[in-house]
Amino acid sequence: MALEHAILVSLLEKPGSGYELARRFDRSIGYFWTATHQQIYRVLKRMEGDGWVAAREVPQQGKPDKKHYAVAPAGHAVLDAWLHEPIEPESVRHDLAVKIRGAAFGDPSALMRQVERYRQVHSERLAHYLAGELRDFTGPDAPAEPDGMGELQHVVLRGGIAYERMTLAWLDDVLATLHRIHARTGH
Amino acid sequence: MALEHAILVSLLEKPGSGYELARRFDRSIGYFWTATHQQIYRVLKRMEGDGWVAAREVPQQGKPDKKHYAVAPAGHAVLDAWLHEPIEPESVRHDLAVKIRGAAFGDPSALMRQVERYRQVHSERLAHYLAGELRDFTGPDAPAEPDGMGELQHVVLRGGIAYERMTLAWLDDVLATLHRIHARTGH
DNA sequence: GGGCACATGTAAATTGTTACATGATTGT
DNA sequence: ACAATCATGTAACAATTTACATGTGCCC
Repeated sequence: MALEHAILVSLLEKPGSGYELARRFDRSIGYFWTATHQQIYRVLKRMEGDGWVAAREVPQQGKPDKKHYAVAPAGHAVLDAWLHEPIEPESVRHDLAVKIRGAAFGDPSALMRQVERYRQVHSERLAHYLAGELRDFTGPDAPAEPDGMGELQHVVLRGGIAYERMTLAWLDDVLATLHRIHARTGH
Repeated sequence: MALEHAILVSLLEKPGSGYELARRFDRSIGYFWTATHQQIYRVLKRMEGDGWVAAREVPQQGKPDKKHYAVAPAGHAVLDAWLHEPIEPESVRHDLAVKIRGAAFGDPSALMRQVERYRQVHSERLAHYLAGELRDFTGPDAPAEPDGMGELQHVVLRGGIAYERMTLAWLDDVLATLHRIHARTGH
């Protein structure tokens, strides 16, 4: 019960169509909340029915019409109420941790190859975050709007950066451990 | 499609009943893979039907009978095949990040209180992990079994510890940011 | 007697994933 | 011509969550 909230936040930051939202869930918001376009369209329709968002049909040349969504007062109220609720412990599904513990009963070297690939992905993600930080949050155009939107986006991004750095260090630890076990059992 | 694998790993580490598995998913395994007893019973039944695990009815005095599950050869093969598959990028649902970005459009001080509570939870979780590490992975009973089960459990635990430490530092950053915004807009 | 731990389930509702479907424009 | 991007959806299925359901033994 929170895709609704992610959509509300994204639309408050910048109104747009379902398609545009789906694009954002591939990037910025998507780094901490995944959703497919099918989900987004379905939920958006319900939110429109409940009066949380209002749609405006925008005819376009050369492209299909799009429905431009903006948050309605009722949606704003829902978001505000949600901010007062306790933060739920996130439900974790950490594939890799399961695999690592499973490696004791299988082939550790097979896992090592996968971990190396995975490390690469996180390394690229860190570079991507750092580039985004440089682009959006440094230099003379320091936001400092009264509402703090830019500062809050920045602190979330710093969280992503910290997460990736921690992950990379841990993956090195994992690789060293797998290597040690492999060396002992491998011959 | 991986609760099956988490159950296989847990049963390989130590066979047991559905109930016992459900307990473990509240603690050790549960820190990186959540599942309720309803899910576990359902999946376990399917896995038994597919010959991945074998059940043995254990009559007990004073307690209802329980079905003691152990991994069958077919299940072992499934796990092994899974270890060779690429590691899927975990699908993130990070409630807090959404809330933080939402705070720009609501009441930052309301969020501050929730973040402080949340920080407390993670602080306790870190203490819990560190206690577990001290209990299970230090001292003279250093595991060093040939299969590396203990070492792999340890490296996963170290990941949890690193995650909690990173999270606590980030939450301090978040609180400082919220405080700064509140001071500017609050009067 | 009340509450907790053990032990296993069913049913309903909600969410999330995967596959299919359509149709226009822009670039190669 | 063909692929990619824009733009919106339906349908079927799988997974997850929440609520309900039952029964024993132990401890206070």
